Amino acid sequence: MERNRDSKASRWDELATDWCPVARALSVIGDRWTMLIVRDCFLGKSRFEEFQTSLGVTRHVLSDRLKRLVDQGVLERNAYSQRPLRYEYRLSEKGRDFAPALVGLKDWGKKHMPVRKRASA
Amino acid sequence: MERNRDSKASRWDELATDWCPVARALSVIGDRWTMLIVRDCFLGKSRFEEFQTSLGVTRHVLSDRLKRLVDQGVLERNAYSQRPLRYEYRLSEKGRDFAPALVGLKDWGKKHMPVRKRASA
DNA sequence: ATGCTCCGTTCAGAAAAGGAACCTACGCTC
DNA sequence: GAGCGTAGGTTCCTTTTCTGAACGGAGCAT
Repeated sequence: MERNRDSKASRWDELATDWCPVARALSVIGDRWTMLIVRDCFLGKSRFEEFQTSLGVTRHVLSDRLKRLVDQGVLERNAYSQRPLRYEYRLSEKGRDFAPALVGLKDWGKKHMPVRKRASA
Repeated sequence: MERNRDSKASRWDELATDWCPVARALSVIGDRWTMLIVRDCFLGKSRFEEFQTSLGVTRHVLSDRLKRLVDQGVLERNAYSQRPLRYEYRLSEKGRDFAPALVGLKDWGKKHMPVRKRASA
């Protein structure tokens, strides 16, 4: 399979050249799952099955997002086993630099999204 | 019209009760357009047409996202005109508190997503 | 009364996500 | 050496969401 992710230029790719750095950031990680994958990486997860179990995302989407993240240089894919040839996904420099943004989200979530089921009526 | 946005419990709503504050934050603003709407609010935009023009999002989705943001208390909807009865959307306290996260994204985008068309081969 | 603006809603078609099964390659056991 | 388990995907089909464009309605301006 060659990469089909730059042939289909969706709305995301338009964001990549937006004047606004927030929009450009979102063009890479502004997806429903992508930011959670990155979060999992910060929590030490690195393997396909780990992400899949942790997030409950479909394997199809996970596969796509991981490819995209590697493509964008946020994650690095390294073989951790040669014989069965298995890969792990680790944060790159670029990925690790995402920490402050993630902390910002975490703080906001902590403060404004307490864990409750939405005040019933 | 009653609100149909809490009758359809999608994956987003599952995130709302996640143990992780990042996930909970994303359940509100982790959408393709929502964060950009909030950004526009920080930039002083407040009206439907302004968002629509600025983002190029479909009116349908914009309408939905604004409702959701108001519903979640991130934006406040106030009538700025009684006679034609028009509303504007302004950041609430909760919304303004989102600034640090947005700055985090902005910094990351600025540093890691320079404006270029992806180094041609 | 006709057109203009603002703020939406509705509808059909396209794109993306979900769910489950399947595949490959290895290693382990019997 | 057949069958089982595991890791990392891919394929297929259904359901959900998004897009694009048109329509509506309520006021104003002419």
